Order: sequence, then structure tokens, then C-alpha cells
Amino acid sequence: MNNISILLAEDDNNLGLLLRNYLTAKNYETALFINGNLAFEAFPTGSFDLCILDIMMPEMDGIKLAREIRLLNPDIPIIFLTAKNQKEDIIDGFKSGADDYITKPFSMEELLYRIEAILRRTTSPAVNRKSESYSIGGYSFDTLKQMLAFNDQTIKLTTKESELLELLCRHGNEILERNFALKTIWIDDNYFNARSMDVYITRLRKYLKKDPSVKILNVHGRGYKLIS
Amino acid sequence: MNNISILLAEDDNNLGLLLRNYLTAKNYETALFINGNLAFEAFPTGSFDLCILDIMMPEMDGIKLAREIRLLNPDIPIIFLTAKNQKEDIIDGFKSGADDYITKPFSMEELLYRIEAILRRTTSPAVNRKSESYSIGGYSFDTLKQMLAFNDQTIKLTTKESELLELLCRHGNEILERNFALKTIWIDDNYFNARSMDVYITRLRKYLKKDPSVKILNVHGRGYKLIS
DNA sequence: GTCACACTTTAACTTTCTTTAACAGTAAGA
DNA sequence: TCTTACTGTTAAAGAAAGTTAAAGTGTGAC
Repeated sequence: MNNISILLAEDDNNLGLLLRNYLTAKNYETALFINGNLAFEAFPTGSFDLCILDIMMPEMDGIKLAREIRLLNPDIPIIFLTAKNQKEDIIDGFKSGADDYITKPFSMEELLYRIEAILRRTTSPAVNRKSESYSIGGYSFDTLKQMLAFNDQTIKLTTKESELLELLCRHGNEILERNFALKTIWIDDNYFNARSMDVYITRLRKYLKKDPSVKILNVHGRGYKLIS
Repeated sequence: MNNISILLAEDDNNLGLLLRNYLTAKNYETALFINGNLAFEAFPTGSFDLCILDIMMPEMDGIKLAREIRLLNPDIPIIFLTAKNQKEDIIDGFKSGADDYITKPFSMEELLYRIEAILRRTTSPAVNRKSESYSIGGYSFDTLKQMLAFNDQTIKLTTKESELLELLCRHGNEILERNFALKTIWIDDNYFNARSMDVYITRLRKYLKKDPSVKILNVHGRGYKLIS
């Protein structure tokens, strides 16, 4: 166990069990509740570090649940699960204080990335801040500081630049799927976000061109490959 | 070999052999079994790192097999192969502890991506795909960078060009079957994809004509042979 | 509050990649 | 020889991605 405890509220039992098993396998202590009421009753007793709430649930929906939880603990990170194209849900979700949300269907890997990202943002620096750093050819990239260094020159990346470069690094020398990247970073993989991503790819390529052995290759119709 | 050993259970012999050949070529040690019983009997003897199980199989189906395997080894990654739109299968699959599933038809590259993704999640740090390079007469071809070099001139190949040339190289001086190439790269071996492949063969021949000893020969009705 | 600034998205235009089409040439069997 | 399926080549059409600039958006300083 890594001492992280997750409250999971999901009424679809198949998905719920799948998620619980997966998160448990990933060393997150996970408590599953099949509706909002049960989750809310359990919340004060367990000392949870993170909540994953389905929005559409009978009895008490995820948004209402989030508001109640926030009254008890204003700082706890909350990730919403929602079906696609429920824009209103998403807006309501953010109003009720979501830190993040993820649209169904999603891959386990995607959810895991979100959890890690959110824990990185919210847990205190002293605790488990493992500063990941990648070396990309002659560059070195610190994901936490969001700094990209080449020899003595260092530039600060923006959040999106850094997140995209991190995903590329994680999938180093293999394909990073467009949709995966879009859903993990932009949440929604619509046309405009896809074009936005193109702009960021261009920018990253510009940053990385000092070392000619480093390349971000496009795989037509699928995604990108960072090679070094 | 990269020391990764895969158990593959698939009753369709065509697909089974195609998969085994491809995975073997990609340096995964692969054992193929044509039904669930045989696979299960063999499981304890071979020390496998990953299972790829067809769901629909006679005798013991993939889901039952997965459960049995999980009893022996709760952590081994399992990928299911399933026909499209078999939602129930997928859900059952996840209940029995699948890590991922892939719906037929799929490309080899897609499966490879899933395998790498799952290994990335379960083994750490990342298994970086090494850059393979082939020499073809006076040319040198880097599969990862997708670059084809002749003397001081280097051209960048597109993804499809590179995939096709890689298959040709891998079958160097022997025959690359049309259907194998089509299924591996284009997924579907229909008429239009076949014609598309012809176009790519023409293009590769153009790239390779600087060295007259290099030839892509057609074997009528069967496929192509790269000689150098 | 509003101004300035950094960050992100949208827009417009260009280039590249893949597939489809059209037509020509070639091998093999009836 | 003649027919038919297979292959070769080139051009075109359509979709995806590259690039640059402008327009939004939010955030902190004052």
C-alpha cells in the first residue's frame, strides 16, 4: 500500500468492481459505494485522500455528493466520472468544486494518470513529491518544475506544454495515441482541442530542435512518437 | 529476445499463427495454444509474463481460462481478444481480471501498442523499444526513426512506408506474403487496401533504386521479396 | 476594479499522407 | 490466343497535420 485511500462512488456495479480491483492492484486502498448516500455516510469515518464520483447516480448524484463532501473537507481532491456530451454536468461539476473529471469510456491508464496528476498537485511538497525527470537526447526535463534544460540553457514550460511532453516521454519511442493524450490533458477529444494540441506539438518541436537526434514523429491517424 | 514470454490462446489457427509469427519477430517469446485446456495445462510450466486470450474458444473459453490463471498468478497481465460488439464478454472479461481487451479486427501494431502499454504499467521502468536498423545494399534503414539513408542522403519515410519496408526487411531474401502484410499493416486485406499497398511498393522501389543491386521482386499471386 | 501579462484556443492558410481512380502492362490457365 | 486476374504507375481527391498569427481567457499586481 502507498497509504493513499480512495473513496469511489459508482452505481454501475461492473464498472465499480473493475475500478476498485484496478486501483487496489495499483496499491490504492479503495472503498466502493454503490450510491451517493452510502458514500456520504462512510466519508467521515474513513480518512480518504481522494474521491472519484460518478455523476449520474440514484438517490444522491455525484454533484450533490461533492457539495456535501466539500462541506466536511474543503480541500479533498475530487474527480468526476461522466458520460460524454454532458456539458451541463461538467459545468455543474466544476462549480461544485471538482478538481478534474473524466468522460466515459476511459481507459484505466488514463484514470491512473489523472489520479497521479491530481495527487502531485494537491499533496504537500514535503510528502511524496518524487520529482520525475527525463532525459531526452541532450535535454533534461523536470516534470515537476516544468523545466526543460539543454546544456546551460533552461526554459520554463507552461502547464500544457509540460503535460504533453511528459506523456510523450512516458511513451518514449512508442506511439502516444492522439485520443489518449487529448482525453488525459484536454479532457475532451473534440476537433478544436485536437487543433490546439497540434499547436503545442509545433511548440515542443521548436523547443527540442537544438538536438537534431530528438524528434517528435507523427503517426498518421494515430498519434506521435518521441524518439531520441 | 527481450526476455518477455507470452502465452497466446487462440483457436483460429490462421490468426494464431499470424500473431505468433509477428510477436516472435518483435522479440517476444510466444507460445501458441489452440484451446483453453492446453493453454491452462502449459501455464504452470512456462514462466509467462503476459497472456493473450481469445474469449470465444471451444472447451474452455478465455474468461474461464483467465479465472483459472488468476488463481495461480493473481498479477499476470491478461489481454482479451474479442469480436466486436460483445459488450457482455468485455464486462465478464474485466470481472475475471482482464487488464485490457482488444476487439477484432485489429492491426498487429495496435496489439503491440497494447502489450507495450501494459508492460509499461506493470513493469517499471519503461521497456524502451530499441532502434532496429537494417542495411539494404548500400542503404541503411532505421525503423524507429523511420529514416532511410544512402551515403550522405537521408530521407524520412512516412509511417506506412516504414512499416512496409520493415516487414520486407524482416523477411529479407524470402517471400513476404501479401495477405500477411495487409493484415499486419492495413488490418483488412480487401481490394482497396491491396491496391494501396501496390502504390507503396512502387514508392519504395523508387526510393531504393539508387542501388541497382536492391530489388523488390513480385512473386505472382503470393507477395514480394526484398533482395539485396 | 482594471490593467498588463502569460497562457491557451481559434482561425486561416499550407503542406503532407493515404486512399481511390484510371489506365497500362504482365503472367497463367483455358 | 484469348481471357482474366494480378501488378505497375501516375495523378487526383480528401483527410490529417504543420505553422503562424490573432483573438480569447484568466490571473496577479497595483
